Amino acid sequence: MTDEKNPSAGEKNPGAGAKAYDAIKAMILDGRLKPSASYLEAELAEWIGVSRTPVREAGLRLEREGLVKVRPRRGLLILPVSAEDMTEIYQLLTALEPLAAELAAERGLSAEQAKAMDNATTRMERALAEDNLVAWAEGDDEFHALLVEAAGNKRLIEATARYRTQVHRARMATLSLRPRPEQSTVDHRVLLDCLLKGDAKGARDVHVAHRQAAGQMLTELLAQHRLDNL
Amino acid sequence: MTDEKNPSAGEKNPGAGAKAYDAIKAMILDGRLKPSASYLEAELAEWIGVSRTPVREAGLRLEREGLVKVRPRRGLLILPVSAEDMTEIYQLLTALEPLAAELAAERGLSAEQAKAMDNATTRMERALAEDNLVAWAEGDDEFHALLVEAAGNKRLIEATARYRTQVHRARMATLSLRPRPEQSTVDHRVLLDCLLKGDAKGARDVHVAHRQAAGQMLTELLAQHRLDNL
DNA sequence: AATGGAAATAACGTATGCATTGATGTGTAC
DNA sequence: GTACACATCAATGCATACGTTATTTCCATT
Repeated sequence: MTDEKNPSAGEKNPGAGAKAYDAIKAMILDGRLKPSASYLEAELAEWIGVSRTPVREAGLRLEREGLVKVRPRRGLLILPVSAEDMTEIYQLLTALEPLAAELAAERGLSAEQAKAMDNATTRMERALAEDNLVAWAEGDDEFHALLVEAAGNKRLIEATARYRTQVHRARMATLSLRPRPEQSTVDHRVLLDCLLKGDAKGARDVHVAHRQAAGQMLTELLAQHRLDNL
Repeated sequence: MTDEKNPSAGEKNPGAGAKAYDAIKAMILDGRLKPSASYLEAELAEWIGVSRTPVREAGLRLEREGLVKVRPRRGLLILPVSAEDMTEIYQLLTALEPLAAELAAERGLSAEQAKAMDNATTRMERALAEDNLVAWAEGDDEFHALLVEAAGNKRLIEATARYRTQVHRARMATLSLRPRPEQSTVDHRVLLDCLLKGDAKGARDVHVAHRQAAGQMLTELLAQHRLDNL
């Protein structure tokens, strides 16, 4: 027999719950579900092709992740990211990611990790030279993900991933408004050097400055452009 | 008319979902559900008096909170806290709570907050004098909760609450094994003074030392007593 | 015309039913 | 006696059905 043992659908291996979660999250992050708008469980279920049960599951999960609010009879409210959210999140990232840098430096990078981070940094440098801001942001995201992975603290990975997800839309919206991220790109290279040298204190200090600058720049940008709800 | 508008039950106001979550969480934290043991959704549902749906919801939530693991056909596995978990969590708390102390000092305490924190500190001092370790731990917990609330960062509140929940069982188990928490109690009083004076840097430094000492003491204690799974 | 109330509607929260799938136990063959 | 395969069983994951409740609309009354 072929490998299709189920007559219903073709590609639902990870389960309907994960499918609903991934679909809704993706729709929020790329803007197909608009901030401050509401969507009923039933309509989301129809769009995704599952029943209300996994949609409800996904809604509760996304609520605890800070992306939506489930309101009793009005569906899922897509939460916009406010200036206050940005402040909160950058305060946390400024505490958490320098810890990751410190731990990663103490622990040392594996050959694969070093290669991957160097790769991501190079992609950022190249993307910046080509003025490809989207590619730059992707490299930046990957670098930070690799950094916290290298720290080897699973809870730290989970927490930072959550907060980076929450600011994703604001970062994308401000990409073309912000000045070219020259210093930010250099910071990554410097940080990587510290990690390779095992300079924990240096890594921490560099990254504190990096995150503080990024947070301040973003919040100022949002205030300047009156972008209070993304 | 009286305030009972619903003829069905007497105390299910917060909903069955919350009831299941609270019940299971409480049973885990006080040990009625044993670490490394598994419990089927159906039996939990029966004990609690709800259907499987809210139990399943609670299970998923507790899984993302790090208290259980849902295993496909074997029910909810109650996760023990390992030495590695303690290390991870204290690394995070050592980064997060000093941030809270710093922010709270900058922001200043309201009269109620100051009173509540002083109250909690006094209770700890009194409990220590009376050798009532359980009361001491309760005061300690409340102090730390008040501290992060005073920082005014909602995500910080949520994150630290989660991690404190995860170490709860280990803290309780080691209460009677650890030396009398003299220094720890003094630390709280000193920290509170810094907060009242608005000394952000002092508050941060005191609390870093406080958390580092606590984390080191606990992990050493667990290693000493071979308590790898609580 | 405006306001208040009651009925209808619609959405969620919970319960239940069903099918899929891993675990378990038994029987047979080597 | 052991090992492998097949059949039975049980528990989950998902779908669906039901009851509760907020919201909305419509009508009557002022």
